Amino acid sequence: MTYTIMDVAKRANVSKATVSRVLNDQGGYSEKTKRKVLEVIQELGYHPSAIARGLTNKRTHTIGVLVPNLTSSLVTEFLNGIEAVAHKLGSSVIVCHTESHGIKTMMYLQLLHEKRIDGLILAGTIFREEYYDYIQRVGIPTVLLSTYSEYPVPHVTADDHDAAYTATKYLIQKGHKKIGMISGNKEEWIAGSRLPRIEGFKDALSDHKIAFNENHIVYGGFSFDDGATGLKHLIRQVPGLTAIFTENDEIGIGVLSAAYHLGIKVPKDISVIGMDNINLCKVVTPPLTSVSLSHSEMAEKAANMMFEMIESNKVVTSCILPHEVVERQSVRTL
Amino acid sequence: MTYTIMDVAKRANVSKATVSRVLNDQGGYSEKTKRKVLEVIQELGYHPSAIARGLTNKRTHTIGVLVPNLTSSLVTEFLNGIEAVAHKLGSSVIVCHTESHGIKTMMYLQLLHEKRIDGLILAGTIFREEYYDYIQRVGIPTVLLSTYSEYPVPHVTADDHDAAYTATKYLIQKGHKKIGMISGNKEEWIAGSRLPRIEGFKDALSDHKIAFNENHIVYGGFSFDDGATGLKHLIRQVPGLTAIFTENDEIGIGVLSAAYHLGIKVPKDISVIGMDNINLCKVVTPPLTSVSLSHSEMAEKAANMMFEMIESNKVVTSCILPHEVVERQSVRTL
DNA sequence: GTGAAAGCGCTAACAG
DNA sequence: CTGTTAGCGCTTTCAC
Repeated sequence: MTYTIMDVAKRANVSKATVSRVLNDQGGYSEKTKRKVLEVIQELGYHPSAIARGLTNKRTHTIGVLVPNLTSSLVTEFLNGIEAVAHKLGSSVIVCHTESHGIKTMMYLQLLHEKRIDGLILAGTIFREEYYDYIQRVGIPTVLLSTYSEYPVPHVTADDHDAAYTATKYLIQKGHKKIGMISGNKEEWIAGSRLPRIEGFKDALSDHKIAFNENHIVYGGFSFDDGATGLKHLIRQVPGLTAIFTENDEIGIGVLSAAYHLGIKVPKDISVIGMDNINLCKVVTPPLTSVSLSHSEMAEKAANMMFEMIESNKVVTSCILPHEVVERQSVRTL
Repeated sequence: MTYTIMDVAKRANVSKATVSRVLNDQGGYSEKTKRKVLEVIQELGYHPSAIARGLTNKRTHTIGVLVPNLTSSLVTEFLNGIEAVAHKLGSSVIVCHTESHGIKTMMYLQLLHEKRIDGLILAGTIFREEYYDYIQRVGIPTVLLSTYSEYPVPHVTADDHDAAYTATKYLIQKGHKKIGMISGNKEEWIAGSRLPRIEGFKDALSDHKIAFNENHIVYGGFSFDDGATGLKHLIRQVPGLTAIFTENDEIGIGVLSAAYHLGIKVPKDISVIGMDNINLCKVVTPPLTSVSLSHSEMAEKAANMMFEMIESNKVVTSCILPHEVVERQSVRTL
């Protein structure tokens, strides 16, 4: 049996209104009635229905988070950060994993709107026009996290071009000249940030007068396995290769693993630097040097921005978070 | 602007009731009005409020999931499985991470109850009496996932004793005699399953006439770092150690990592077998042999059970899922 | 086939 | 200080 405000009211010999008042600390009642009401609430184990409240208040204290998957460490770190600030601010989060699937994403958007979420965070997805239209139309305060967009929606991202440039430059400064890159494919998530990373790589090369050849880059997916196959392609394609920059750490770790199986020593034979600095980096063998994009920070920032939008009801300004290379043991000085 | 059923009704020159009927495919209207209503809905981009619906229907199509953290692979795999079946069955999931914190857990339980979730899954937490009391009192259909409990709540788990026995026996059959175990501490999550795992380890040893000494087991936490420190303790405590069984894969991977730093070769110098068979196992170096507890399957099973409880309104029977050892390259035959 | 009206549990004026 | 009343957006009898 779950009680209603009416049950409490009757039992305390007051009106619903009074119960509501003490429930919300609004004042306008005597200490005595307050005590009585609280007592009855305790006694009954009464908890107000957030559903009913939501109906009147137009505020559900629930936010939605759309992620492409649930198993990548990156997403996991995002979720962690978001959930933390949401909880601190008294909201719950509904997670939806879209599998980077357009139709599924639209369905989730509708679903979340039907549930009347207060706000939305889109993480690591490509932001399509239809999403923008929908969000715009129903007016959900939204912020994009690590998601590139051509549409005017606030976002928090890293400067991908710059980060890739930094990673590549780091390799160069360590004396490497034959450097390859393993990138994700064109359609995948984090999409849009793909180009900048590649450009950053190329720019660092050219700024340091290192010749670039298209076959220094190999395209695949964003997973461990792609790192493995990427490595194989790369060593075949570029003779004398000494270092690899991978678009993310998952790929980098895949490279580490494949290298082990192929009898290639890291960093002795080949150096690798990843990107994202996920938790795993420090636990793989050898620990993976990576460019840190401080994801938890990004996620928290995004969440805070979203709540600000909810409160103030106006758009906030996007921000780009800094990065740094975290040196571990997968890069050797030549 | 977000429209209500009334807007649709007016615009279609029918009553709310009729709109509601076509919305729910209830029949009792002409083809013509149906068409008209649908047309207006389309036109307005109307989406019914799940909040209002929830209020009348006493069904929110939202479930809650309580997990101890958000970053362990195990939890991630659970979430993944749960979200998948929930979505297939038309429900959303609110995730809450309790940090194995009793107070926080109770707060979340209350919060979720206030949100009037249809059902609840508790994953990888120790199930305390106060949780049981609360759940019982407010009557949320609940199932425990990989959580030990003395209370009559349906659960899906692995047979921890058996799995630990299997892992240990595997090591023995590979010719190992000096076997250590790294276990989590007493109070942590997955708690309750800790004892069975230790007992399984001991039983396998004694069944194969291998002497057991208390210092063959070292206790710590459940993370990478604990594996590292565990290894150091173990090699000091038991001379001639050739193999280690770790209570979970995270610990096992920590051992791998620490071994690398200490110049200990796996599996040449020392063999290690983990438990859980998380995704990471196959990507670390060397790939970690592990006892598979098929978590996604467990999660899906748990979710299905929960929905069954919601539908049928009666408790379902618990189940214990099988396991198997997944051979990779971290164990050597002596 | 369709509409009117009551009610889900709560909050927010508006009166006293 | 406290109660009455009118919604919030939807579903569901019960009539017509």
